[in-house]
Amino acid sequence: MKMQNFKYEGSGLNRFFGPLEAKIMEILWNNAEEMTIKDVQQKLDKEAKANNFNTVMTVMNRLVDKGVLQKKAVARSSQYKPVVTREAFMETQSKELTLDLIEEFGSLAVTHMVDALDKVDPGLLDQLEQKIKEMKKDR
Amino acid sequence: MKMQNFKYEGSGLNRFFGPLEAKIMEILWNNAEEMTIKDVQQKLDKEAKANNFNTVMTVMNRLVDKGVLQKKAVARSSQYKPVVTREAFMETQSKELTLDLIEEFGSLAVTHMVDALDKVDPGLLDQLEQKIKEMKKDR
DNA sequence: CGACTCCTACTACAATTTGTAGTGTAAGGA
DNA sequence: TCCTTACACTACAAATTGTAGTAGGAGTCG
Repeated sequence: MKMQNFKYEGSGLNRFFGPLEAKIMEILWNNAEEMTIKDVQQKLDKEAKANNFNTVMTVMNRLVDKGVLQKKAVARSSQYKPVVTREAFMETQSKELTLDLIEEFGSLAVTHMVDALDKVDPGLLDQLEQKIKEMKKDR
Repeated sequence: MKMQNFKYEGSGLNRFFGPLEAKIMEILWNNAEEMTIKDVQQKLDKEAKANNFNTVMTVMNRLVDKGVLQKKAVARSSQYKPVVTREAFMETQSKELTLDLIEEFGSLAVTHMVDALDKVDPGLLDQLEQKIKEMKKDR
C-alpha cells in the first residue's frame, strides 16, 4: 500500500485519497466492524446525496487493488475492512512525509518547522525540545 | 502558481513536476538568462534522446498556464523564464509543506522529525534546538 | 421447481494530468 | 515572391478518479 501523493489541497484523508475514496475510508475506519458495500453505501447516502451501488463497489474494489482495503468473500455479500488502522496509516504517512521533507529540504525545513509549530500549537515546541534532549542523551 | 501535489516518488523537482516538466524547469533554472523553446530543446537533446520541438513547446506553455514560467513575446521567438527563482520556489514549497505536515499530523510529526533529522543529518538537530531557543527567547 | 431479488463482475465513459507529436498559419528574411 | 521557422491549434495515449449500465449467478419466496 504505497501512497503516491500528498496533496496540498484539502485536509485529513483528502490529502491522500480522492474525495469519494476519502469518504469511504472515513466510514470504514469509523466502523470497528467489517462492512459490506451496501453498509458503506447507506452510510454515504445518509451524509450526502444518493450514491450508486456500483460506483461505491468500483471504488472500494480499487482500494482493494491498491492494498488499502481487504476483501473477504462471504456467502451473500463480501466483507471489507482497512488493511491497517487509521492510526497506523497516519503514522506511516507522517513518518514517510517527514523523512521526505527533510531529505528534500534539509535545513530549509528546519527553519520552517519552528515557525509552523509555533503557529499551529506552541506546546509542540516544548515537546520537540524535549524529544531532542532525549535523542541526544541516548548517545 | 499553486502546486498540487508533493510526490512520494522521485527527488528534487520531480517531487512537484512531471519528468519532462522537471527537466525543463531544471534547465531554465540553471540558465541565468531567458531562453527560447529552441534553447531548451537543444539542452534537452544534449542530455537525453531527441525531443520534438512541439512537445517541448506544449509543456513549456502549460508551465506558463500554471504560472510557473513567464513568456515574453519577442519578434521571432519568445523568451521564457521562471516566475520565481529556484531558491524562492523551494522556500515556498518547504514552508507550505512543513505547515501542512504539522497541521495534519501535529505531535505525530514532531516525533518523526527528530528521528528523521537524526537520520539525515544529526547536525540539523543542533540547528533546530538553537532555533527553538531563539523563538522562545523572543517572547 | 420457477420467478424474483440482489450481489458481483465486467465493461465503459468522462474529466484531468502529463507526454507526445502532426498540421496549418503567419511572420520575417532572402 | 518564396521559403524557413516559430507558434497556435488540435489530437491522442496512459493513468487516475468518479460514475454507472449490463449481465450473470446465487439465494429466496411462492
